[in-house]
Amino acid sequence: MDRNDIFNQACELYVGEGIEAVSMRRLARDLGVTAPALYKHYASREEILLDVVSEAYRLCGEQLTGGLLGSTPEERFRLAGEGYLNFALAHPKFYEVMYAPTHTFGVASYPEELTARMAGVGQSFNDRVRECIGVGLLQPLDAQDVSLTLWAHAHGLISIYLRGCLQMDEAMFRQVYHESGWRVIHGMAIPQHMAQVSA
Amino acid sequence: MDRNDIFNQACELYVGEGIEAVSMRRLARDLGVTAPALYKHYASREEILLDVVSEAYRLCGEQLTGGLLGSTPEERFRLAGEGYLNFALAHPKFYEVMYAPTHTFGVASYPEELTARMAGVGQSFNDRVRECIGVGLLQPLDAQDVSLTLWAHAHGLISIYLRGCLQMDEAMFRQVYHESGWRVIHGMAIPQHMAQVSA
DNA sequence: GTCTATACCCCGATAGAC
DNA sequence: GTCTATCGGGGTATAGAC
Repeated sequence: MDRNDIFNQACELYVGEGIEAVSMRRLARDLGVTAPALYKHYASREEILLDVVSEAYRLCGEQLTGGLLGSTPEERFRLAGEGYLNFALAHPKFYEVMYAPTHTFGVASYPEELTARMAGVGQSFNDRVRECIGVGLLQPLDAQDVSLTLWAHAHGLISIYLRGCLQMDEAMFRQVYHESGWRVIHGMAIPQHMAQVSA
Repeated sequence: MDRNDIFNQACELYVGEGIEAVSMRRLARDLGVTAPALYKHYASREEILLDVVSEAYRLCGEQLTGGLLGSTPEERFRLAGEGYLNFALAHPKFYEVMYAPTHTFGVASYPEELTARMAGVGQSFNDRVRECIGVGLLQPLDAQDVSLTLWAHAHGLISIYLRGCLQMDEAMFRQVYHESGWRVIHGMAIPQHMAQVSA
């Protein structure tokens, strides 16, 4: 039994039964050892939990990196949005933990390594948007602003769905995600009207 | 000491120290009684927690209802978006609990009363959108679709901010919320381009 | 309606033997 | 590197006296 066995069991336990199920005693039992043995590989429960969160960011980044295979800015843009959705639907518990408040893991703030991973995910969207602005597909706005707007919409819609607020199956939600994304990108106002809304 | 005293203390405790601090022993200690006394007013801890969640929806609905005071569809629309933001910033912990997964409270599904309150909040946005479509401020799309898109964006942006991902103070965030809302409503694509994105 | 006492669960973490 | 034993804490909930 080594550090990796503990890590794998912790991920499995978290995905299956939630974060509160990831306890030293429970982990040890499932691994066929006793709790004190775990402390030879991890200094504390907190250290294990942070490894699980880190894994969530790694998986998410992996999906987004796959989107780089697109051959045009537009296709890479589409693949990034699609990859984010795929990650959330394939790993809802990992998606959830990415946005969990720090106190969930008994720490006051995230270590630098996790903050960096989070920033990397944001940067990925950022680059896709910048490309699309560059080739004239999107308006010449600040790429970071546009990226934030798109991220907010995607994250909001996904978390509303995962929370169970929408009465639909996964296939239906995929369609809703695309249609709603279209509305965000192309606007819902009638041009020349509603000039001062939200201004 | 009556049921209302327990409820008030539970809300205070939740807002100040989080849901895990709301235990029967802790509540009793803060109220100057012993734990078993609480069971004369509440059957279980779970029943107390659900009352706290219910309060969150009530407060949110209260803010949105205040937006009805606007004199035009556009103003009521703006006030609804503003009220939602005000609620989230004034009561971040109550905002958080509205979207918490059910297992947080030790229940498998929300009771009907809470589902209804949630639906009421959604209906409020829905009505504001329908009005704006009616007077030609928004495109003649399905009001529920448009409402969901706006809700997703607002919720996503707020939860990203409350999660601490954005390095800015509250005043700055209010501006970002408005600007991002503008982009969602008016679109970010260059008309006639990006026809097939997200389609 | 509140108390004491209690049954019975959970947890993180450490000391020291092997 | 794993064990047993243990410290010291948390929790829900009930029984029965007052």
